[in-house]
Parts: sequence; structure tokens; C-alpha cells
Amino acid sequence: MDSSDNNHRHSQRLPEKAEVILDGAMREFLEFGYAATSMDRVAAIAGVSKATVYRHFQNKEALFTALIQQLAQTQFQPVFNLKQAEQLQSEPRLVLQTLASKMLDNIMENEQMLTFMRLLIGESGRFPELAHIFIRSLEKPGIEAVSQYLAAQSKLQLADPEVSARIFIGTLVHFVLLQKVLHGQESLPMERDRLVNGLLDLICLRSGDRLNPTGI
Amino acid sequence: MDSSDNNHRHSQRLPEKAEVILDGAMREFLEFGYAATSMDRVAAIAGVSKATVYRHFQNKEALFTALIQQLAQTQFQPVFNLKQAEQLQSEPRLVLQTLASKMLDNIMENEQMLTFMRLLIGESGRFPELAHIFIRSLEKPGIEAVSQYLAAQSKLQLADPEVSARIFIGTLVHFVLLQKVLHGQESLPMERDRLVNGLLDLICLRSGDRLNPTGI
DNA sequence: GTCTATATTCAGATAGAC
DNA sequence: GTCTATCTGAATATAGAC
Repeated sequence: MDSSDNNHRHSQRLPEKAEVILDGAMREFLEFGYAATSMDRVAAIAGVSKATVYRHFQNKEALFTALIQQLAQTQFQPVFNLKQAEQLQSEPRLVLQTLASKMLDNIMENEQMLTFMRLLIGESGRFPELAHIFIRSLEKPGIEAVSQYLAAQSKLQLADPEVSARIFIGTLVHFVLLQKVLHGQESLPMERDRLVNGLLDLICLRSGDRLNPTGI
Repeated sequence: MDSSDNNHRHSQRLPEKAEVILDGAMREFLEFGYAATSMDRVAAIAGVSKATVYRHFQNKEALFTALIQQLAQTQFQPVFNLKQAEQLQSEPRLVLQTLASKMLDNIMENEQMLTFMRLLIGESGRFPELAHIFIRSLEKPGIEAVSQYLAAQSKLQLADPEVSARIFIGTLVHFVLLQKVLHGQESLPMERDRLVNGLLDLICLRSGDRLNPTGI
């Protein structure tokens, strides 16, 4: 009875079995996808037996959903840390440029993140709850943060800040999707800074700032 | 020897076995994904034996790539038919609105298309050539058509039409991805017309057209 | 060309010893 | 709690008759 609590005695930094299993599961699921990942390999990589895996996770689906939840809420969450300090001390265009840069850096140069996107979108038909987690942990906070920031910039005079936020994020996400996720860099090249600058022009230029050569 | 050409004698409208197999394969791959689709079920749905499937397609990968190629180049190609007639007789904003409407109708209300996007993105890591086909058949023509159209509209005075085209298409694709592919309609609602109008405002409004209330 | 039957491998999941 | 050993079903692919 009292011999069963060797779990939280002084094992604060021995990684729990569940963690080890999740680590192995991450590698496998990200590499092979859901269906092609075998519980045999998950167990082998974690260095435990298959029975142990099944003692910690009811079945393959449960392991997968637990993993995706963990990834969405820890590994791949950051990005939208627009501190108020930064927001206030710069021009909106500079703030947005910094944000776009951070966002693209965090995603495009992180092969694991790209693989995660492939996996999650690919399984979004069979695991709609996981897609929902992705939206709540990543897309929704992102859109809301940008939206609120844009709404607070009276200089920009944006008629619909939430729509502007979706244009901003949508353009960048689509860029990542095309260039990296779908490997379109060579067949459909586009310089990153060129796109970002054009996007910022569209969002930030108030009337009178655009060239105005001929009539009107 | 000469008994082997019963293939193209008068069978012009008896569907060939390969077609029947591809039809069955489409249903299976779209429903279950690549790894979880079994050649047994493909054969059963097509009404042929497994050996027949393997006589027409070298293996599962070959069947899958043949299928995706066919889908990308026939089933899911249309969309960007901006006839010159339409282009010339309307205001750019109206042309773009029509285009956005057609595009969203064609994708958002077509569950097969959404499933196809999930499948292709999900397998883009393991089948990069297929992602490339997707880009060449769908994304590239789309971006180029919009880009050329925008470039020809001198009224719009767009500094970088190709970037504008990417913003236009990227915003719409991301909208589809969020609302439909990832099932974000309830958790992150956005009215379609509101987004499209805001997007058109951003792209089409020349200087002086925006509200200009206070100073400047 | 198409079938039936089968070889072979491997999957998810569990029983029972320790 | 963790292991070894195993059940059961299903997967890809092929051999060989017709």
C-alpha cells in the first residue's frame, strides 16, 4: 500500500515514464504521421515495453491527442509576445515589422513546427478536436493580439482592425504554407522582406502617403 | 500476341479498369488518408481483385501519386477563369469581388476539396513531388492570374502587384484553412463578406478614398 | 488480364509472471 | 508498474491457375 508512492517522493527531476513516452511519441508521430506510427516503435524509442505504454495511455488515439495537446500548449506556443513596452515606444509599422519577423523566424526556420502543421492539418478531418486546440492555442491568440494592437493605433484609421489582423496573419501563414510546408520556394519564389514590406505598406499607409502621380 | 489489343478497340466509353480503380482509390484515400488506406478496400470498392490493382499500378505509392496528379489536374483545377471580357467591362473592385466569391464558393462548399487539401498538406512532407504538383496546378496559376490582372489596372497604382496578389489569395486561403479545414467557424467566427470587403478596401482604395476625418 | 489463394510481415492490444 | 510472450487481425504484395 504505502510502497506505491515512489512516484512523487524525490523523483522531482527523474523524468516520469509518461514524459519519456511522450518524447518518443513526438518523434514518431511527427516523422510518420498518425496511421503509420506503430506503438512498437514508440515503446522501443522510449525504452519501455509496449505494455507500459498502454498502462499510461489508454490507446493510440489517447496517446496521440495527449501529445498534440502538449505540443500545442508548450512547444509551439510562443510567438505573440508583443510587450506593451515595445508597442508604445515605436511606430506601428516598426512594431508590425518586428512581429512579422519574429513570427516567420519562429515558424519557417523550425522544421519541427512545419512538420507539426502538416500533421495537424492532415489529421484535422479525423481529429477535429485537435484542430480546435490548435486554433485556441495559436491562431486565436495571434489574431486577437494583432487585432487589439491595430485597433489601438488611431493613427492607422483602420475601418475594421480584426479584418486587418486576419489579412496580416493570413498573408504570412499562407506564405509559410506555400514556401515551406509545400516546398514552393523554387517553383514560386518570393522574397520574404518584399512580401512583408508590401503587406505593411497596404496596412500602414494612410491616405496621402501613397505615390499620387497623375490625376485625381 | 495480337490478342492483347482489346484495350483500345471500341472501348472508348467503357471505363477502363484503371479509371475504375482510381475512382475507388479516390474515395478511400480521401476518407482515410494515405497510410490508413488499404489496397484490399481499394480493390473491393473498385470491384476487382487485388492482383488486378497491382497489375495496373506498381504499388501503393504509385497508385497514390497517380491519383493525386489526376485530382490536381482535373477535379480541382478550375477557379481562375477571369475571361478578358469580364475583366474589361467592370471596375477592378467588382472583378476582384467576383473572383473572391467564386474561389470561396468552389472551395468552402466542396467538402471533397477541403479533404483534398488536408490530405495533400498532410502528406507534403513524405510526398514533396505531390505538393509541387499542387502548387503548379493551383497556387501558381492563381497567383499569376491575379498578379497580371492587378498589374494591368493602372487605376489601382499598386507598387507591387505580385505581392498584392499574394495578399489577396493568402488572405482567402488562410480564411478557408481556419474556418473550414480546421473547423474554426464557431471558435473564431468571421463573416465571409466582411473579410472580403475589408480586403478589397485595402487593395482597391486609392489615396483620398479613405475617410480622412481629423488632421493631415 | 483477371482471378483465388497465400506468403509474410506487422499492427494494436492484453495476459500473467514478477 | 513493468516486463515477456502472445493473441488476433489485417496489411502489402505475389504465385499460379484460367
